[in-house]
Amino acid sequence: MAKKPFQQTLAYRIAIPVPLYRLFDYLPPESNPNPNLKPGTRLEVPFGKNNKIGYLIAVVGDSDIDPNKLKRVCRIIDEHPLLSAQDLKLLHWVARYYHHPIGEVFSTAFPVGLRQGKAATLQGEKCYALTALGKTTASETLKRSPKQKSVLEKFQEHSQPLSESTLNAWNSHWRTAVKSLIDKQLLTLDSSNTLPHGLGADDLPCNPKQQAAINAVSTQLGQFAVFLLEGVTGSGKTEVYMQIIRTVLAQGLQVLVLVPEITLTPQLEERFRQRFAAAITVSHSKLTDNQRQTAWLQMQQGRSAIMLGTRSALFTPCPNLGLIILDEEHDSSFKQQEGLRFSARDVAIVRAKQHGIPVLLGSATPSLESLYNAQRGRYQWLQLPERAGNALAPVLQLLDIRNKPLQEGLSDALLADIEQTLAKNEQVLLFLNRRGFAPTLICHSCGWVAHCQRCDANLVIHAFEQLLRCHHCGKEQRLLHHCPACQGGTLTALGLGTERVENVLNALFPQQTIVRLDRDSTQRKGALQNYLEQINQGHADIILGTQMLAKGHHFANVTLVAILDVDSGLFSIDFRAPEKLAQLIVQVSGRAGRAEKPGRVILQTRHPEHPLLTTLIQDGYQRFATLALAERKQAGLPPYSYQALFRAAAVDARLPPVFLETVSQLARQHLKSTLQILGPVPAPMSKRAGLYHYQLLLQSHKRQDLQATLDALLPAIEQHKPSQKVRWSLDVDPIDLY
DNA sequence: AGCACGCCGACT
DNA sequence: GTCGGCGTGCTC
Repeated sequence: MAKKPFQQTLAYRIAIPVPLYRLFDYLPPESNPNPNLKPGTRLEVPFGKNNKIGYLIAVVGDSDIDPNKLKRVCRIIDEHPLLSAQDLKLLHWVARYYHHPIGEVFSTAFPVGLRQGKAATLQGEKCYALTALGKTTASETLKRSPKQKSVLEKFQEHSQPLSESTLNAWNSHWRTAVKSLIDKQLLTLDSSNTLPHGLGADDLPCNPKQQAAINAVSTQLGQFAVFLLEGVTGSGKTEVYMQIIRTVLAQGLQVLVLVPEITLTPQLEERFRQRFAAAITVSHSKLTDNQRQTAWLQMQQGRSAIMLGTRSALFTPCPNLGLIILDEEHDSSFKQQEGLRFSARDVAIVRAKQHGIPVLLGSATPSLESLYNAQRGRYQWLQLPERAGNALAPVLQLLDIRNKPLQEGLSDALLADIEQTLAKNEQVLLFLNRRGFAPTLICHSCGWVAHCQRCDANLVIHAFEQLLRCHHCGKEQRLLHHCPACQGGTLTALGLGTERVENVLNALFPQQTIVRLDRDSTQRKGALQNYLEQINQGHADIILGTQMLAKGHHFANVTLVAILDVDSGLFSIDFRAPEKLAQLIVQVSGRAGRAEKPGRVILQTRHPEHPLLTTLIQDGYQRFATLALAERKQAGLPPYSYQALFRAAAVDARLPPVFLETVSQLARQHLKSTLQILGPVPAPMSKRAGLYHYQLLLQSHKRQDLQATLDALLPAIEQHKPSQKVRWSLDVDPIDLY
């Protein structure tokens, strides 16, 4: 069947961003048929009816395609390839491992503008530097112009050229002052293209454990190694990162620092900027496409030494990469959940291996996968068991609420604790992982329940907005007051949401300020930031919120934390639910007692003897993790096995199981003995936004067997015609089976 | 993914 | 008699 190659046709083999598992050959442009064009160069090509931006994979001498059918490249966009050989190698690995179309993999590695073919030129961000005169001039001589004085002091503190973005982050009104200082010949426009080392503020003192961690990584720079830095909240992980980064920068190398979206706050950014001045570039979803492209290019051109960014920053080309740091490595936001479903943590490790550099994973509550690797000695395990300074660890306590009266989920014992804490002028943080007023609207007479038409879910009551809202598809309707089923019935709100708890708190503590932090209250731009400032300035007594409170935000005066309903996490069908709950409890606990004041953490539960809770509270996260790993081993679940999940969805409920049954049969044809096929089964909450979701799980304790099956399976699925009727996707190493 | 081509129902 | 529904097929 193999076609004879056509002779002697110089062709460019190009990856096009379409969901197809193949490459496309083109003739070089007539004007410039460069046979030495380098892979990683962007090209514009005619594709079907339109033009598309593609990525050169190889120049070949013999195409499998009839030369008469070959179209010609319209233009070569880049003079030099934007990706290095190492970058290309990583993207090829990603495409192969995640079984994702290569053109789409390339596409996700580039910022939006470059995907669309925009020129890869850096709109030269201006840098300013002190002149010799500026270095020696005492800022006091400018005391009559305080703006200029503070700008001069800023430069003298950093003793480094400062970029526009650094100055913007510091103070939005710097331009006129800088202009005046240039006129006075104290500052000058800095055009040096050297990699800024950005040595700003001094290192902070470290305890011996921190120092040991710093030394362990610093002595292994220049070789591949994975470090798991397990440090309780407040143990000073960030300081460890920064001192290692300083060493890497001193060698003239670059550093990638990846954090979950929610952790990349202006405070963290400012902390890095103070320490590393001009050297740092930031990239996250709140920036504009242009800002992200600038950040990408600054790193790619070696003009910046540190990239502080979220998941997608992982693919930023770095000509001199020396270290990758991934903070809060257990965080599920490192897994992309649509399109190319990659794990930034796992790909970071592959990238580090390919570069021959270390990668540092940090967490207070490492994932079971990483702990397993640390226990097996594949990762070097660094521990910071002590809180920095003299901060005391919080005390965790289970509060049995069986048969106890509750006021909107608050027990009398908890209310008494809240009162005592408020009386001492300390803050209280309450955690409830459900937004809205109540999750169910039920008819008291006939039992009718408000249900989403498009999903297998109840509508959530949002009393303040007078809405019923589906938290799965976003559909909204006006809040009903009369039962539509039996007409006369009284409608009752069942269950608890943050809004409802806020109401009762306002009634019980009318003199206190209550701040509610959830997706609804923080939608407005900058709202979260304002609330956080309000809290930290002490203008809040009780803070009530969802998941979003668990990470990153430090509340120094909070001494009492309560999780109102810990039980909802105890009985889930998801085998990772216990791990997630334990991580959540520990992370939430980290919000308490950060200063000298000891913190208390109360978990309201109807299952005070549940082994997950008792183990976690009496013996800590590590002991919990050891037991949880033993259970995973017993059940043959990850990390003791490898999984790949096919998902399929369609408006017609009959189609997805039929499609997945075909996938299952195709998989059976390539069956390795270790491979298990589970399903197809309806996904949890099968109907979502009007689509019926099903899934098929492939599992094996040998990664190669799973990969070999997928290798054979995907081309077969692509050939299979009816598969085009369903939306399907493949998730290698899924983290939730949802 | 787009975007054509291609045959069967309600309309200027 | 046409406009347009989305089924099917292709993209070098």
